[in-house]
Amino acid sequence: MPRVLIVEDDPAFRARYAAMLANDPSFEVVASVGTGGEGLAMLDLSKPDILLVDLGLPDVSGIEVIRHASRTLPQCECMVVTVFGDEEHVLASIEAGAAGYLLKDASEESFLSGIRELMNGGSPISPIIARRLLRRFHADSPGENIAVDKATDETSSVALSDREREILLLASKGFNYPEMGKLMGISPHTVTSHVKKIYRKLQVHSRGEAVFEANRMGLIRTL
Amino acid sequence: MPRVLIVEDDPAFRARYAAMLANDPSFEVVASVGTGGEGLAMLDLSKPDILLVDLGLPDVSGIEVIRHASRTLPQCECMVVTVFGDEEHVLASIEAGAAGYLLKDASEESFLSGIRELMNGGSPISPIIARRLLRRFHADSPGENIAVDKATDETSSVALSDREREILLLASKGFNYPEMGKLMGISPHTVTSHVKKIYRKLQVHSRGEAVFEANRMGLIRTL
DNA sequence: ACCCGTTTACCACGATCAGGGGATAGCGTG
DNA sequence: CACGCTATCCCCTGATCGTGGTAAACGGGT
Repeated sequence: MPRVLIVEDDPAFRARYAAMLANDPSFEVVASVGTGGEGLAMLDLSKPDILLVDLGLPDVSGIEVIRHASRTLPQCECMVVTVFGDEEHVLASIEAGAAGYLLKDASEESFLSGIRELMNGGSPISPIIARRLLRRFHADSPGENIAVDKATDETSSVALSDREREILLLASKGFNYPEMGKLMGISPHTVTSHVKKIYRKLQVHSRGEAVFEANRMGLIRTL
Repeated sequence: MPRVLIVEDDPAFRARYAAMLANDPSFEVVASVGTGGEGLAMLDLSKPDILLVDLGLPDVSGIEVIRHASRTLPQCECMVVTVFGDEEHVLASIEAGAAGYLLKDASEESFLSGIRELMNGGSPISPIIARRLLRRFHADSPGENIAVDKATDETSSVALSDREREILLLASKGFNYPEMGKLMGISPHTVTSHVKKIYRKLQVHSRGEAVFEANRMGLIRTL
């Protein structure tokens, strides 16, 4: 019977995980703690088969807990359950030895089936996370042909229309929808339409992120 | 609305995929062919949004079909559905531009939800495949440091405190208050306090504007 | 002539933000 | 020691955003 250690600082989530696993007779929760320090201690004490760990712990980072687990308990499978889907967290977790990576919005079924997959030698990964990993793969492997590489890069990453760039610039100056609409002589609703498409193209979900990415990609001139 | 092209040589599987998708009103199967050659032709003709492709085709390899799709149709998402789970096939598919990789033993639900994930910018990957990818990651990067290193920038014209810069950087990556708080080990309320002070110092009133100004002033490094 | 991307426009919902309070604590400097 | 500054925490409210729909008109390119 797989013995599970839960490390999660949010009491609500911790209780939820514990309840889910306790409900399933095929798992045994050996401990359920709220800090990284406790997690490290319990790893040594209880030597679990599965580590469920949150990344945003108050003291020691979840990454450290994973690292300790994968070093001292080779048979232990580590699953990250977190709200952070950014590349840094994902890569750091993988490097530390995480075998699974689920976002906290995952359904209860996918959560439980994920743990089973983990025991069966699989790596359950939330699709949105997997996408980042694949992107990283592309970045790492130089690619076979250099000529086409640039062409595809231009068409896929930098494909903002004139209107979209215009709006992005206004957004970067703090205007809200009604203001932008007035400045451009169009309806505020139209502005939101453009913004939605910008977000999709840049693969972001907020203004700050969009401005940041646009800057990084040279789409905005910081006069 | 998403238009799907199916390339699969096994008539039984081809029919099954087509039936599943036809059953779901949110997809449209534009074509369903049994050879790589036909697949390449249909890519050009129908310009699908989703390509479902098997790897073991009789003539042209599925990899080639993926490569053609990702080069000529940047908006098209390619999903591999195959029995091959070996590293060679997986890596070749990813390199060619595949965004999803499901094994043929996947359930009907995971199949359909996979396609939806694909449309939402995710990458559905069978856990056992994901495990191979993660192993590959470890092989590629033996020891890499991707920590959020502290900025020791003295070139700032505006006197933002360390904590404030830290928060500004997180804001530029699209994190919200609870996430930032968790990342920094402080309460979300505290984050808002900092943000308020940042806005005052930069004389701005929104995230987009703050990120823009911070960029202009060199307070954020776009690594 | 037809298709497709762009631009335009609108609705509605829940999530999130901006900004206004106020409060406690540590830290240096004068 | 008092002062200023930073950091921390909490409350509130209305405004704004993010995101899912739907749908029209325009223009360039096939």
